[in-house]
Amino acid sequence: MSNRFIFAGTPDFAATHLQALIDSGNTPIAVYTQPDRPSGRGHKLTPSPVKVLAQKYDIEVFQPENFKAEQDVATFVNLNADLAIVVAYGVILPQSIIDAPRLGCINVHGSLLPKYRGAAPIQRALLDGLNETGVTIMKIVKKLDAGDMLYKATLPISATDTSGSLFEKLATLGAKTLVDILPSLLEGKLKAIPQDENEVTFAAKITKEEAKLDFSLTQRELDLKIRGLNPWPKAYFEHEGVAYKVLEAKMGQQSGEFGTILSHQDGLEIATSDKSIILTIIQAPGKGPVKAQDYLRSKGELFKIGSKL
RNA sequence: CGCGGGGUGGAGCAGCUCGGUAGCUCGUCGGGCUCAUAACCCGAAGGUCGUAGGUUCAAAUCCUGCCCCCGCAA
Repeated sequence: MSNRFIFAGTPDFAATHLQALIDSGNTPIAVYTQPDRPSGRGHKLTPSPVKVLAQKYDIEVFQPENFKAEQDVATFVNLNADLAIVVAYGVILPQSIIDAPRLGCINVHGSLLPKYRGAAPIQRALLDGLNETGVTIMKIVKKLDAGDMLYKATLPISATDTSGSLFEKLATLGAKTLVDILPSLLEGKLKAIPQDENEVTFAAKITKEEAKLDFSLTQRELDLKIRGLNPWPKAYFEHEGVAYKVLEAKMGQQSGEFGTILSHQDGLEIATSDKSIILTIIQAPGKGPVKAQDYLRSKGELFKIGSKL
């Protein structure tokens, strides 16, 4: 059995998969990742986590902007791979690329397809309050996330999970699953199950606009936002023109007119449309995350009990 | 050269504009009071003010280099 495969991916989620493949003795013949982008403070040109990892193992890296140029398609085809494993690559693959490897291209997607096709499946599952999510390994077809499914693995979502923790868990699960099924995949032994089009839902990408906390929501809805939008973009509320991010919160038992500051006891306790929510870790602009209790110790005057946010 | 905030006893902050021997709310330790409380009272320990230089009689406070952290924007 031949196992010449290409790996394509960009962020940490993808890098976790690449690392697992390498650790299991399956090193790709080449890695594709997005071009280095100006990023972070100072807009320094930054390589993707996948590129950094690939270079560490001396794997050849290709970074075309897309596959519109014939030359870039030809380069890919000439690698003469048996398979391409694509994880959070972020580049649309034309049919010519999909058909290039002998066994085609497969993808690891962060949801239980056909639910949550699209850009932000992991965060959306959490934001929607699901108890369970997972990863699906599927064949890539031209239509986004619509390919036949080869394997699924599920994972419970806990009451303390954030998008960050879920990403890590799913990356680990996806990577392990991928390594487990790789042999049968290369032998072409896995049966492909079509997605039920009637069950399809889409996971829209996360925007900064939805990160603003509206205390007229319920305690539960606010909690889901705080966890689901962490670590990016992070839920926040505004007070006297300053945006405070909320990194962690817990449920309170009090009630009152929504938006009212109820206490400083265990953090910043705010009334919602039902029970209160206690913001326990917050972050002011330019500052690091702090326990709300500690912050209120010196800045409590800004958040008088009884006033409204 | 994208814009900006910040590094002060264990924590969170003030002081820096108008240089002159470090302050607040807590925590910690010891003692006291109370049926009791995130209670209160008394006392104590703990800081080369990120770092290296410079200016000055004198620098946390002014100037310069460097390190580190963070917000916005992408």
